[in-house]
Amino acid sequence: MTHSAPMEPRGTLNERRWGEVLQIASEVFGERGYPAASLQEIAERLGITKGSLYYYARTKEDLLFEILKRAHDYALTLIREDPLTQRMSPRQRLERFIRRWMDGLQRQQYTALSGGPGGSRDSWTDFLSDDRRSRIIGKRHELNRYLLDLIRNGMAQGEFNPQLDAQHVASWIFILMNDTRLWFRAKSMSWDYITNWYVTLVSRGLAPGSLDRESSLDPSS
Amino acid sequence: MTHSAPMEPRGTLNERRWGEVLQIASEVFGERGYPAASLQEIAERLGITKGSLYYYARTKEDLLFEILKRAHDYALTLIREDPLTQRMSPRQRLERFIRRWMDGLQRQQYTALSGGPGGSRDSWTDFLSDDRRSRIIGKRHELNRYLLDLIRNGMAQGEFNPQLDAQHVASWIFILMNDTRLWFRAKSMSWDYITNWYVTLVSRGLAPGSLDRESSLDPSS
Amino acid sequence: MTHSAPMEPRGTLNERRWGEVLQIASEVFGERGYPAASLQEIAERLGITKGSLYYYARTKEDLLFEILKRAHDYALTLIREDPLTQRMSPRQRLERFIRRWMDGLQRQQYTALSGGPGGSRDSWTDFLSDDRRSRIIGKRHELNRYLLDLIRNGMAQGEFNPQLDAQHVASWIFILMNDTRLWFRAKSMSWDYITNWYVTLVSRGLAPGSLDRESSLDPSS
Amino acid sequence: MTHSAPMEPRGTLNERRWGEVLQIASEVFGERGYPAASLQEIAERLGITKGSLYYYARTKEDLLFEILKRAHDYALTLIREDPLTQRMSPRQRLERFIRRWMDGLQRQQYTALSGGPGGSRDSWTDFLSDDRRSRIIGKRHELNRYLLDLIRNGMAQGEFNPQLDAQHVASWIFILMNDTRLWFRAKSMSWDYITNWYVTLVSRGLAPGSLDRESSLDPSS
DNA sequence: TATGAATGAGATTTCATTCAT
DNA sequence: TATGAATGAAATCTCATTCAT
Repeated sequence: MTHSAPMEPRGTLNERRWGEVLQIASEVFGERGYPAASLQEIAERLGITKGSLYYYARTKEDLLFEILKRAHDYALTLIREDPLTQRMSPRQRLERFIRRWMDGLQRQQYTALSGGPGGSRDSWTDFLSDDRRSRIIGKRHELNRYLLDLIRNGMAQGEFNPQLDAQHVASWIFILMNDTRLWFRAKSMSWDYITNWYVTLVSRGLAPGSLDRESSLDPSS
Repeated sequence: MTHSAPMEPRGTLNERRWGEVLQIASEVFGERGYPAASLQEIAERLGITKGSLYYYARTKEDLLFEILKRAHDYALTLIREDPLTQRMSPRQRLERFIRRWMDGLQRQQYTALSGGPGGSRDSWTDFLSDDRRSRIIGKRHELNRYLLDLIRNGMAQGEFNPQLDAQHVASWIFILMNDTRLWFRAKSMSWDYITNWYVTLVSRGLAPGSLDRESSLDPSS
Repeated sequence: MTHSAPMEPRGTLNERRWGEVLQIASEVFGERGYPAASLQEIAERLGITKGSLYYYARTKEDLLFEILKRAHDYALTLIREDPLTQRMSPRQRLERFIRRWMDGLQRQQYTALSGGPGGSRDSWTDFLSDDRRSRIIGKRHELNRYLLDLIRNGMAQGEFNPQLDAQHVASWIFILMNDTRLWFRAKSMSWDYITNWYVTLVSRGLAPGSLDRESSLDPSS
Repeated sequence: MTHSAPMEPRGTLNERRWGEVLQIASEVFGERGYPAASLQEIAERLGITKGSLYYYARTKEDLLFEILKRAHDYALTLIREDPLTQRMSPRQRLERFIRRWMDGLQRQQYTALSGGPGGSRDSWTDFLSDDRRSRIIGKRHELNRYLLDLIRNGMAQGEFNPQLDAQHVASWIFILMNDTRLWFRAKSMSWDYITNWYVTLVSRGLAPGSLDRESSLDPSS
């Protein structure tokens, strides 16, 4: 059809209800994965009918996009450093970033969907249109850039092991943190404990010193 | 008897072709996720029609189950230690396990589906019937048990930091390794390099010594 | 979604059945108009279920496009002149064209949908995607071009009234002929009779001589 | 009585606003066709919400019916002849009718919907209830009757070719005129020019004299 | 072994319509 | 007069599955 551009559904004007819709949708997406999540189930949990969802979002993809947009915009607020932090060493800034990110993960609303780069399987952006996907990917690049620069700085200043591949390390750190929600259950240990463990792990993992080599397994050694 | 009990897919008679089918299916499952993977696409890649696929597998779930079974059975071969290794210290056995597992990951056929516990999201077993799921989960427990025991031994013997939660560490190590396929591209670095980096990371991460605490951020320190 | 291009449904390989499907679809489109035509009704008339239509065409638009493509390709065969006709005067060629086109209209399969330019309301191409629409419009331009050139030639050679707007006349002639199917019922008069009447009408309408002017109504004249 | 009989839309109380609503509705119907026209779009163009539209019209069909009624009532004013015209010959009365109708077409408000018989496809009355449809069809018959009588008179008096089918000619003349809006663009030619061309065309087309026959194509002639 | 032709259940979309406020 | 929030029916689309050949 040649015809004119339709506007946003009116439901998005009521910010509170719109937020509830996105909240529920993100939960269902998180539990079932995007393709297996049904609008039927989202509608049921909201206490409305399938057709009524149309008042809020024209398509299933609209829901996903809006959730991802919000999650990423929120994530972008986590890479901003206060003036004090800006003056610290890369090692300290990295530690602070890990703590900010973990704290953000815990607080954020659309907690079910990963808000950062690295994306464990079922990478949500696969289900967006080209246009929308690149808008989200753009935000991811920005997040990645922050961590990448931090690590490179640390290497240049001798705080981090320069033998490592900076991009690889950055991806690993994001995955390490974001995957937490996939297995974390508050019973056996606290979020703070995990955060401390990550800080230690990253700190030790990036410390200068040569990598273990295959030869270390050599019985002759 | 004339009434037909559910029988094995007939395709299993031709082991070679059956293997090809599972290979292709695992690729499509890996690329799209289980719900979004269509039998149409699997058939197309095999060069046959949708209907023909039913000669090999009676349901879509059959394909998934068979792939998971094979992947886990293969994984179980990776936790067997040769006599030499059995006599080594936990630290050395852990290093050897990481190398065996990473080597296995690279070699295994159904490379797209995680063959171990830890299950980053889209946990494949979600899509199996209860019966089949518990058969796979059983194998997972066995894999997990191996690593868990190894880590506990190391802690008891003072090689690993006893402050850590052994189960958590075990899960983390599996996730660390299995997620590799999600981002690994052979261009920028070799599989061996990654393996060495994991060995180092795990080795340093588990080494005795207290965790970094929030107070380390205290500017007064 | 990023994913791969799906192929044509298999049903299109059976040319005979595929033709029947298009035939029925064109009838329903013709009777109801495109938006009001339901796949349900098309399927019913074919004696299959709604879902089965997918075996032949992936979308409703696919049906429309294929029908329009065929109707236009057929129409393009009608503007080809045999060697004898090519040597005739524009006036004679125009008469022959009208007879060929009217004959074609009567014979063509997807008779319900206009196969030429001019398009009375509910212009079918409105319902196609941009890409497909321009492919059909391209064929329309070719048809239009033929008649336009014919008329201009006739004007240049003094056979037709040069005061007329050639494009307007061409559109009018196409509409005149294509609209026939909208009201023609074989009872009261024959297709041949209509054809003769059109030939006469066009012939007299294009003949040189000044147009009637408002002043002709002036009682003083 | 407490049970509510179907009543006129309340909006009819404010005649001005009601007219605007019908105006916009007729535009949207004209652009999209009745089934594809959405109340959403009509409401948007009116600057109100979908729900508000129901203050004016209780159903979508109400809008269509009211528009058709007005368009036909207006058309009926165009077949009234002033005393001077009544005394003219059929040929002159026909010319005057064409000029009145074309003038009316240009002036009328609900310009998008054909206000006369002959109905090029997507015949609007198809979408009305039986009752309403016959009310509109009644008006159409009256319009048709006027032109039919005029033509028959002319034939009886030897001004028009008696070989022609009067009803067919009447339909053709209505279609000729009403279709104008489907392709008319003010750029390349004026409405007056078109009108003159129609007068000429009809005048020549109806003039006595035998129709062209197939034999005229005979090369031997 | 394989295919062609179909089914039917469920998913997403669309939209005229309702109604309390 | 108008709106916001819904509904429900019907339409399109998707796809695992069946089965005669």
